[in-house]
Amino acid sequence: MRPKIPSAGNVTVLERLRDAGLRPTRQRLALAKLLFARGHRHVSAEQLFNEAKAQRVDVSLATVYNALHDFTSKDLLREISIDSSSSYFDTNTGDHHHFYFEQSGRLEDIAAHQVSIAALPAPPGGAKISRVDVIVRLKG
Amino acid sequence: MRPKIPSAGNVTVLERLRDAGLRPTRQRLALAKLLFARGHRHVSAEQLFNEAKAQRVDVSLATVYNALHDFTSKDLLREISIDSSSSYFDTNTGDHHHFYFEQSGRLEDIAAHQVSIAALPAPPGGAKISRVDVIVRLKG
DNA sequence: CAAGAAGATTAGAATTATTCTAAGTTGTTG
DNA sequence: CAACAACTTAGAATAATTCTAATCTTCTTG
Repeated sequence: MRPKIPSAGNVTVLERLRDAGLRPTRQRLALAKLLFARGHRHVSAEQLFNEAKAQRVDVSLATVYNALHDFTSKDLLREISIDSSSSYFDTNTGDHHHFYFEQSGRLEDIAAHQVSIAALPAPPGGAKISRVDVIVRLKG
Repeated sequence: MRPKIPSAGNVTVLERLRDAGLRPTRQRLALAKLLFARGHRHVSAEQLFNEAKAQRVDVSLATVYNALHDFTSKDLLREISIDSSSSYFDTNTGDHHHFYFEQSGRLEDIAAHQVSIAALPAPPGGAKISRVDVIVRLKG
């Protein structure tokens, strides 16, 4: 039995947007719900756009792109481009890595603690590391 | 003093193409020379196309794309897509990784022996690893 | 709560990287 | 050197993404 708070899902998502400094508009709320409703996901703009349509949420493709980028700049999402044909947005913004199934183009998370990078050279020119991505490409 | 073999560079490149099972056409030879003449490089199709033009090598952009893909499929090049806007071709096909300068979009090789990945989870579903890419993203 | 400004949304055009098409050219092999 | 497959090409086509400029919303603030 869940507590009977009306539209609890909405409230959470609304707070996430506000906390990030993004106006919780109708379309952002709807998209954020699709993205964050449950578990971590890897979605393309086109995919999210189609999901929205399927649920009769009326958003333009441009808005989907805008929202994805806005969310990314506020660290609610992380952008991944492995395959140059299109990019994916990952709802998991924590430290982690990826399996990439070359055949299907699917991505799967690898928890950070499952990978250990024992040595890395110092960045040239004293540059600072913004992050280290490990992509394990799979044939199957 | 180098030995006076006429167009030694050509001969090498020609052999590389033949060994790979690619017909050494005029345009492939020219492009291969630009690519492999000295040291390792990371080039985009557009870049290579411009270099060719600059040297009055008459190739169409389609041929540049064809050649890059043909070379890649024969392991003379390796394709890298980090930034979804365009992909790069790396003349270093050996085991190695990359620094990626987020500001400039530039790539720099990291020798394989400089990175040590101590642990990796088993690929799901018994898939085989085709390769592991480590990308160290740099802020500077 | 009304009004205005800042911020968001939108349809559709524009842009960019890349691939395709179909016709002409060239390298290789017998 | 003929024949054929492989290659090249200009330009059209496609796909993902961004831009434009007009219109709507949301958030102050009085």
